[in-house]
Amino acid sequence: MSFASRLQNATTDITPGGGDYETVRRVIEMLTLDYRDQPALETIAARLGQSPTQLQKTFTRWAGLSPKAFLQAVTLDHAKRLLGQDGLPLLETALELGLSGPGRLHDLFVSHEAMSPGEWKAKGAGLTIRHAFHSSPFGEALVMITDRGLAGLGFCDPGEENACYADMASRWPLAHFVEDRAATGIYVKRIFDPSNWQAEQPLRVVLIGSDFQVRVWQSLLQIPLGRAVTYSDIAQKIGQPTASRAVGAAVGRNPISFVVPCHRALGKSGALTGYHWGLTRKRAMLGWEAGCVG
DNA sequence: GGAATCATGTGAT
DNA sequence: ATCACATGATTCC
Repeated sequence: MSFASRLQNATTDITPGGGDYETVRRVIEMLTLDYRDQPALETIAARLGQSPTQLQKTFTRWAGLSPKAFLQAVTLDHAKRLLGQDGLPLLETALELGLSGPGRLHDLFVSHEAMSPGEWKAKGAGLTIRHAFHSSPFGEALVMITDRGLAGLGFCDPGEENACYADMASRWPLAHFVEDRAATGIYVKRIFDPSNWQAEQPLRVVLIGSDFQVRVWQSLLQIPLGRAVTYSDIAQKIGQPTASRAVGAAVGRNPISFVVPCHRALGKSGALTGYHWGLTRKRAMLGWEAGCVG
């Protein structure tokens, strides 16, 4: 199966109520809980009240990945491999690949611009932000856009929408918020539907944050698919080698999850260390991407 | 392998 | 000023 058709399949559950991610989420949680005694596929399926065949089908639809391959993709070993082939060059290989040209997420090219420092300090005053929730391969996705491009993308599980919205909206407290499902829907199609990739201009993204944060987010955009970097790598890259912890904080404040691939930032040990929208979702994104590079 | 401890930069209060 | 962090290295078990 080709990359594109895999993702085509992966996005069939974008339709409302499509619940593949719910299954994936529960599998990851089981694995994380019982990581000591690696549960067999049969055990996991049984606990979900499903047959291994059903589980197989779900994973193939979701990421073009067998459950077994997915299980492997969420281990510490795999994470270490993402950081650098056998620990050789990480900063150089991973970041250099992305250094030229615009950032990209999979095959979707992303052009980014930063708001001026003044606009950031204004906390969104005078800015109109249109927003809505949509189903996505990683749960419910809250999309926020300005007339200059995508400004926010957050995720949550069904039922948590209010908290998710409050979280996102508080980042630009003085902005004017308008629900606009049609407008955000266009972006959702662009982001999660590969058939809309590279057809038009790059996806426009607008980074609203402090100078330091924007520099961190821009370096995230340079991490290629199937690679990962450490927080200290990014610190090096932006010329502040001792600021790895500050980098972590800035990564955590990334307002455009997934499109700005903050899930590709890991701890030096390969540990996932954290994710604003839940470690389970970070694992899911990395596992899903493993299916893309196969 | 952890757990405790320290140095560390940024952003919010 | 002070505090909370999606860190990392070191030093103990």
